[in-house]
Amino acid sequence: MMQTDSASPPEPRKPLSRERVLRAALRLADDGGLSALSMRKVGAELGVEAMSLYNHIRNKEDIVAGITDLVAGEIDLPTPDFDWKGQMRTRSQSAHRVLMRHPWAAAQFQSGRTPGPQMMTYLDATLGCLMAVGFTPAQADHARNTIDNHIYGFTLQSLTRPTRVREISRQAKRALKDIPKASYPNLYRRTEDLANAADPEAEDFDFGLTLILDGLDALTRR
Amino acid sequence: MMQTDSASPPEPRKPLSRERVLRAALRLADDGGLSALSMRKVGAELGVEAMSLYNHIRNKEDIVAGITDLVAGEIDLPTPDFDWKGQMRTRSQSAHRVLMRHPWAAAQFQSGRTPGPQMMTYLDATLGCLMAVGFTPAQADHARNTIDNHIYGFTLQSLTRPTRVREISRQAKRALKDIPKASYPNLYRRTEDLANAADPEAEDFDFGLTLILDGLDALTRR
DNA sequence: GCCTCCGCACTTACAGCGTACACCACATGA
DNA sequence: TCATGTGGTGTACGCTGTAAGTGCGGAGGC
Repeated sequence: MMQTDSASPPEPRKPLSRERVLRAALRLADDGGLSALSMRKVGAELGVEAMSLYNHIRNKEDIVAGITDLVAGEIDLPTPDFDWKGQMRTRSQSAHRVLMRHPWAAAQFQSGRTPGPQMMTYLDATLGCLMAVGFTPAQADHARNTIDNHIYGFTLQSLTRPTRVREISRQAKRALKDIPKASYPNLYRRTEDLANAADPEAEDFDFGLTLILDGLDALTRR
Repeated sequence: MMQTDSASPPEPRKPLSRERVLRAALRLADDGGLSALSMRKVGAELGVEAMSLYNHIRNKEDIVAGITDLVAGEIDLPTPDFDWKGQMRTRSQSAHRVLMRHPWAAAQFQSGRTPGPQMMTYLDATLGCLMAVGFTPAQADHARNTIDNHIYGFTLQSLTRPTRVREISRQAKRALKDIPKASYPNLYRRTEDLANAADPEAEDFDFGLTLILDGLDALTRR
């Protein structure tokens, strides 16, 4: 009789937990996108059947909400400060970086389902920073909204675009063939521009952001 | 022998076509969202089996791209005009209205897949309007991007929010119970504000839009 | 008129999805 | 020693997109 029992040691298998389920799900979503996230795959990742997960989470929606909140927790929080524009700028850049690490997350943030605790902390800190320098609650909310729309929109855009500078130019050149110059002259001209630019300004996240912050600044002075 | 043939007349059933498939799909998506859009349901809507659709469209992705372009065609195009801010404002409001009619579409617009002809026409007109008043191609693109991010973001926000003013206040009051005042003081204060506001300014789409347009205006004058 | 071809709808089938439900091993407390 | 409950498993249902093969009906060539 083989000692298969001792040959393959019991491997007591850490007990499942909401935490462990969410971690595994986050890993799957990060490489492969939300469409690669299935109950069966999360189970497999943990060496467990799909149905076992339901002892720790309500359903798939609960998982997505959970990992979205995990991501929210990675963003650097702004603090009340005289230099509120600087605070908003760094928090925006932090959020952008985080969302680029988790490409599936930006769409979730934007859809704005019922936020988890980390997301609420993040919202609260942002509102707090703005209200501390004189924004009314309503103004602060509008400001935050405008800034966030920019962050999410820009990030989603960046995720589609090819990353490397060289690639942008190459892709622009290829796109030119598909754009009938006669039908879309302006689009053509812009793409032409992109194709020829030596250094297509890669990161002008700041373009829109500065626009918005300066606009808000003008409002507070009014 | 019953004359079932003449009793239920042949009903020659208009032939399928890409156009008819997309129309049916658009109807389904509009009431029920993208998740209510399945090949079998589109087929049923047309009195046809699911697989028959594949004679006219490549796959489901093709359908979604198709109806997204249909929606893009509904937006009023800007025209070159000295009052470019007015043009941008009306086109933004038009886009917002259209996207509210097709709640599933905003996310598609934002994801920015390979655009269809109507979408390209729309992009081209916008770029053209901006370049006509002196924006460089790159500037025009950045401007359009910033404006569009605001449109899409705000629209997605509006779609989550309850429509009627009364409802907003009611929901804010309910939300207050779920917000621990101690943990999220600023969020609490803003929600409190919303709950008590007699007329929570429903439509301040213009808040952020004006911010952005004025910012762009300042750039052109520089 | 007949034959042949082909466009287009139909049928069947498969792999994958979320999850309801029944079952059972095992640890715990009485 | 037995009841109880916690947390895993197995099976099953209805749904999804779509690959592959079938067959009907009308159009074009002789």
